[in-house]
Amino acid sequence: MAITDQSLDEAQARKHSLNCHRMKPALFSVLCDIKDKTVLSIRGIQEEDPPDAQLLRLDNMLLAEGVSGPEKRGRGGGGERGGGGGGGGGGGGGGALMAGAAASGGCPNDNSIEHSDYRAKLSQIRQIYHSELEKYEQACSEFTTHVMNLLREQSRTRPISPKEIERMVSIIHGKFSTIQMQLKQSTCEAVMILRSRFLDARRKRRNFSKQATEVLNEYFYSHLSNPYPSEEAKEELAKKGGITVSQVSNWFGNKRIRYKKNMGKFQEEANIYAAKSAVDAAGAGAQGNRGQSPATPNSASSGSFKMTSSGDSFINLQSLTSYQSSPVGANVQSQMDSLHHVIHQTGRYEPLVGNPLYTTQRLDANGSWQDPTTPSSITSPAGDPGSVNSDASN
DNA sequence: AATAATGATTTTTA
DNA sequence: TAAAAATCATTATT
Repeated sequence: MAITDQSLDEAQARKHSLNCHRMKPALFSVLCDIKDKTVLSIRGIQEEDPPDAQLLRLDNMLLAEGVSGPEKRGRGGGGERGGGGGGGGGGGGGGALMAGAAASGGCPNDNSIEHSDYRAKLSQIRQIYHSELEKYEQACSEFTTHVMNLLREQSRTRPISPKEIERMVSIIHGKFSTIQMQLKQSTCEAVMILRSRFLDARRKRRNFSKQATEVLNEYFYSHLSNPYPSEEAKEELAKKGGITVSQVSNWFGNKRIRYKKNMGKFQEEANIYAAKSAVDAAGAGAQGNRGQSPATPNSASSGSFKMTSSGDSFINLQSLTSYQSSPVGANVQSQMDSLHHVIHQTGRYEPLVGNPLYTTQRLDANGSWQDPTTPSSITSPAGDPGSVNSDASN
């Protein structure tokens, strides 16, 4: 359409002449009446929007995730902000370096270092979200006032009821709110991705504290015959070690399988922790202790793992011998030596199913950790390490 | 840089 | 369904 200035002027002139017509008020009121009726009939056809369920969910999630809720320099909370100038985004990224706590008697900690990174990203998202939101709102109100002005202007030449204006406004708001919903949705997605990226423990794995491994190992080796802590026991361990119950479960799962897979590797550890334990209710059999060590390697050892073949036990011993060089205490070293010796004495390795020497386990024909009742006290040369504290992890 | 440890997850199994 | 076994992904160590 080619609208020239001239035609515009012409229209303006006509308008003016209409306005000045003496019949105008009367005609106008008639028009208004007609309009009212038609509007009434139009009404009710389209009522409120159904797609609110999802928006609610999105809102809830954003709130729960702390994106829309208050945090540090919180901006206005939920609800409409009045007009007003768009503000700048708040604060620069404060990569607050949480001092990494560690060690000393450490128990709980965690949740700080991992989170600092996470939070930085999250606040970045929040910032974008808010600035976009604000932009939309501003545009919305601008547009609304613009339209209202137009309508007001037109209301001089044609009847426009306040209802109609209201409706117009609500339509505009509706349009903008769908845009906002899209924004919210993509924000949600971003947050989800962020979560899976950073909070996924698998990615940001922290080794357990010394305390935790201590507690866990203690239990494991003092219940070697049946290293399956009950739910209660797990809770106890979790509490003591400052970790969760499922972490305890994971740990035991890993430990069992790895211990079984290569017992030799865990030998020294076994000795260390066996020396500390006490609780194994079982026998508490009074063996002749030669004074010295704080405790003898506890009798608990028996049970058996499911080895695929008896040959495996041989492998265990082999690996055992190769572990002499490990940096433990001299005591252990000497034990290793004696073991080594014995092995040589034995000449060729017999299937040691019945004679595991220093291994704490006996191998069952097909056994799993069977029941704790197996006596097996064939173990341990007397010498006990006082206590060595080389610890894996951390 | 290479490799061992290790916590967690996924798949298989009984 | 819990545990075993396999596997993944990160951290520690050499």
